[in-house]
Amino acid sequence: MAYRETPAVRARLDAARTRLVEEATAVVAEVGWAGASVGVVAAAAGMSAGSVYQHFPSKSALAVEVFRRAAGREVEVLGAVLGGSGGDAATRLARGVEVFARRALESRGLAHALLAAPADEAVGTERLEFRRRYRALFADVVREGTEAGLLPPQDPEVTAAALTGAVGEVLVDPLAAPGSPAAADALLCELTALALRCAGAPPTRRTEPGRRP
Amino acid sequence: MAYRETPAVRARLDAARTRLVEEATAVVAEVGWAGASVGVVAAAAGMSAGSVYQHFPSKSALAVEVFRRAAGREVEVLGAVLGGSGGDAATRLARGVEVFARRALESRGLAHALLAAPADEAVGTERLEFRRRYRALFADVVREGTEAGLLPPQDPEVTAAALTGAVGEVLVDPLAAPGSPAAADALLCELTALALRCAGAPPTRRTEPGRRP
DNA sequence: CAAAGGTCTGAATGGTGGTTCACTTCTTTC
DNA sequence: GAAAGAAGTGAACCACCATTCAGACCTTTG
Repeated sequence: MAYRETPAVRARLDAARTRLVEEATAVVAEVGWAGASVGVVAAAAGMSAGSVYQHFPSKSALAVEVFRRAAGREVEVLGAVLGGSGGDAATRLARGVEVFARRALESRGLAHALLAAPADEAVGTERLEFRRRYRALFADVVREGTEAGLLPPQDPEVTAAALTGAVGEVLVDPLAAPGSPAAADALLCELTALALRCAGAPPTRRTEPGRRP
Repeated sequence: MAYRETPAVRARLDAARTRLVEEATAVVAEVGWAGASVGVVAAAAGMSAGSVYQHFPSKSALAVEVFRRAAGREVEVLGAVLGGSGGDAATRLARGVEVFARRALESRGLAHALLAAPADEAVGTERLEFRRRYRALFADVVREGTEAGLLPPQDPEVTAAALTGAVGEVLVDPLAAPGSPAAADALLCELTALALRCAGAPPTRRTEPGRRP
């Protein structure tokens, strides 16, 4: 025996793998799944096409990891807002939609990749799961609201699906690209108001979503 | 000179072209855009792969025509319901959503192809336009409602986008496949109620969507 | 430093599927 | 029926990637 993996080597490999995933994410956000060939992604990460296969068994596996990382972060953030203790169900719902939308607006490319861009089958499956989780988060809050009598009776799953669909639709359409920060704020405002109406929350005046105290 | 196209020939050619488009639509509804290769589609239409190119300059062009035909029909139907004279804006809105959703439920494959299935770039562009038209139809009704004071102030475009997104999201997810006709009716009911809440219509009791007098 | 066992490369391989084209098979006209 | 043109065919062509692999290059150990 004359060679064993040393911590330094392990670290270098891990770093390379991480870099690969990160650069692949950037490429996907930029040009979509279709344009992210193994060659392009490898070049972006500063390695050869062949080397990709030392980190992942296939392009699909890499794509799935890229998706999971990015989507997982989003679910986590949304979960924290919706599940937190910042006000009643309706308030958290509004804040959740705002966060969802704001993050998507801030990186439209990634949002598009996660929500809508054509992708291969493996990523498509992953996407369904992702939407399901998003929906479950929204549905929980809606359910809480109806049980507390704050929201009218409704199927929480349908409402939750509508919320993700609505935000996705508004954001993904290139027409909806707000030119100015003010326009973005207005859009967020409309979206939160819409979300509250969707869930049937009574139309009271609420804090402006974009305001910072 | 010794040959000129005769009406009979023209008719045969047109019929072949129509058949090609129709069969291609069926194939796409069945297996999605990805699975609809030129060979498969040609076989379904009873012609050879080469013959497809006598009717269309490229596969993309055929795909676009398939999309336009199917989507155009949907837009037309929805437009008739929303723009018709059957009640106030809110009622027509609810009926429009119901029609949209019912038709999608009745041919899920096609709905999926039109709304969500991965497609090549040309079809993707067409899809954006299609959604835009859908949105414009809904937006008009919402605008009418707000101007009549029936609906609260809101950005009609955002509400309209939400409606298409919501219906799409609910319908396209395989989980939402209703097993029984009763479940489908319940889903439609939830959807119309949701749509009315989305637009901010006052929560009065309305006619059951599925009822026939 | 030499041996052993990695990592890394990039050209070759292979599968897929749109597109073309030389050829066959009609249709029409004279 | 023969010539003039289409229409129709399907095998061959080609572009495009994902994937592999033989060899080059590194790192570690004794």
